[in-house]
Amino acid sequence: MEQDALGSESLDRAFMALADPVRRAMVARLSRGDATVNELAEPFAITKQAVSKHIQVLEHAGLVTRSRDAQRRPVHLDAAALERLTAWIDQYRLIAESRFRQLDQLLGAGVSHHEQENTPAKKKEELK
Amino acid sequence: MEQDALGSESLDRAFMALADPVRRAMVARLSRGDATVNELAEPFAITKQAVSKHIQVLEHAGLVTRSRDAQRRPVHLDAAALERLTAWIDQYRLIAESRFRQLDQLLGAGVSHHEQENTPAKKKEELK
DNA sequence: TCATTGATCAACTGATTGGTTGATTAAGAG
DNA sequence: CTCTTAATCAACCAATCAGTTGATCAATGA
Repeated sequence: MEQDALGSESLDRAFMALADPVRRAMVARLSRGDATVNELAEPFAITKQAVSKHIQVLEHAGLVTRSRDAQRRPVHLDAAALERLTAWIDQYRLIAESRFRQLDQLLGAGVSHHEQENTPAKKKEELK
Repeated sequence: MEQDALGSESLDRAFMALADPVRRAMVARLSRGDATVNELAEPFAITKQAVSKHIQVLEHAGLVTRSRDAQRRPVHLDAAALERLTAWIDQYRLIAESRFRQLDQLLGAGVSHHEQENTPAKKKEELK
């Protein structure tokens, strides 16, 4: 049932990585081209060690990769990893939206209600 | 600075809310219909207080809403909030992908004049 | 060789989080 | 009224995290 082809921990790290404005700004910067730690550190008032940690978080989350070019370690954004995240979210968003449309048809047009509906049947599953 | 029309803190909370397997399972469950705290707690081996906190996290992140039905407080998934997240990710994913395609063409032409690219010798990476 | 630059490692601190137990509110049902 | 159910509040604890300073590594250039 779980089509988590990319493991729960991987999603943990990916979403956690994006749950920080500094790292999101880095993603935004990297979308325009590879950059080094120092270049990524410039806009922020934090030490380079902190920036290095942020990049390690992004790397461990699979969102960026790194290569070596002399002393420099350019950081590269992995667009495919971003796509995997949107795929996970859309999976459930589309289910919810289609369910909402079904309900809207059942209630008939013109009935403006607040969005609450009950599940037709309670499925009590036990998995621990 | 931030061109986030949604506010940085809102994105912080939304991504952070999804960076937890319990809360993601709740989102998956809620995509199939509204549910109460107790219903959401069933699959997990944690107390209902902990589940209540998880739901508060989702609610504070704007991913779910709640209403009142007698004693029950059904939780409702907000599909529009999920869409805002995918929109944020796609914004940068598409930039990165278009840049990747541009670079791919320039490699065929020979000379790169891209101002932001630091690694002219970059070549295609393997797709996963 | 030595100095410089880019980047990381190690240890520490303060703040935050996830979970618990126990008490409490709110709304019915008897 | 009391009793039960649903859910939250409050206090607390262990674990984790963001950021710092200081030392170290790796590659290059003098």
